[in-house]
Amino acid sequence: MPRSFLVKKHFNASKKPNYSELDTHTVIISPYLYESYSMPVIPQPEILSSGAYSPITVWTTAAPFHAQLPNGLSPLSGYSSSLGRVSPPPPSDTSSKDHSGSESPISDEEERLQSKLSDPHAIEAEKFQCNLCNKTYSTFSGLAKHKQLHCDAQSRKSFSCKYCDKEYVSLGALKMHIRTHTLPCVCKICGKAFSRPWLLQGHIRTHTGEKPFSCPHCNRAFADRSNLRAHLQTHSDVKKYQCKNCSKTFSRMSLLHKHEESGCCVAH
DNA sequence: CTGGGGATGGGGCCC
DNA sequence: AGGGCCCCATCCCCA
Repeated sequence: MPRSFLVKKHFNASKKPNYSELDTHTVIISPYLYESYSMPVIPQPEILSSGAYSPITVWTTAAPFHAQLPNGLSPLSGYSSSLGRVSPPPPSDTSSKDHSGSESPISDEEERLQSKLSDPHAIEAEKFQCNLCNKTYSTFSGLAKHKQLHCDAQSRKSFSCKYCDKEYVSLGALKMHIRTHTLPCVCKICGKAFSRPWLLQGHIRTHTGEKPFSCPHCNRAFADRSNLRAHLQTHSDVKKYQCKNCSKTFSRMSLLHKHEESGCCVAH
């Protein structure tokens, strides 16, 4: 299961990038000097999408994945983070504002009823309006609860990648992602490019033969810590990944997946 | 076919 | 905020 919860993946991310199609924001790192190499160039702001630096960028345009908002929520067309009293509706905005409320497990009527029951001022006319969906509430607390449950959660900033459809919740995450497109770290030996310096370092070990990660159980050594970790599983009697059906264990998830795809699970 | 090694991608965490 | 490292995941290849 991917660890990421910040980004939706829309393509087979496993394939190696086509380096010839990528930008040339590169830093050549001498493989023999990488203990003192300079850092990769940070991509210029203009490579970011138009919304990337907007302080209040909401789920704006009709990118296909916007249709996948949780619980069928619609993209929002504007947002102000402040809670406020009734204000005139946004001028001539004909985009979707039809938040029927049917997406919520707690209906709006229930929210309002709860607000009225819990707030002594609830008997007043409804005068607190959500500036996102124009729903009105008789109490501030009712409005605040509504926004917390429904609107604010949808309207957090998003930072879009110019090169693909991915969106991120922070600019830093976006910048990191953009490096996977620009691949600023280039191996001086073979010209292969990587998104991060330490990826290049690992790659350089394939040229130098350096294997700093040794197995304590045998005399094998590895250039990559993850590969040592996978190797350590082979020394373990109880493998980490177990088939739910036949209880057979495997040292790697990929082996378990192969096992499952081979038909074990359907045979039971 | 299976198991394992090699290589790489990428988000999260920590400083 | 950004760099470096950690960890997980996955693909390819080979024995």
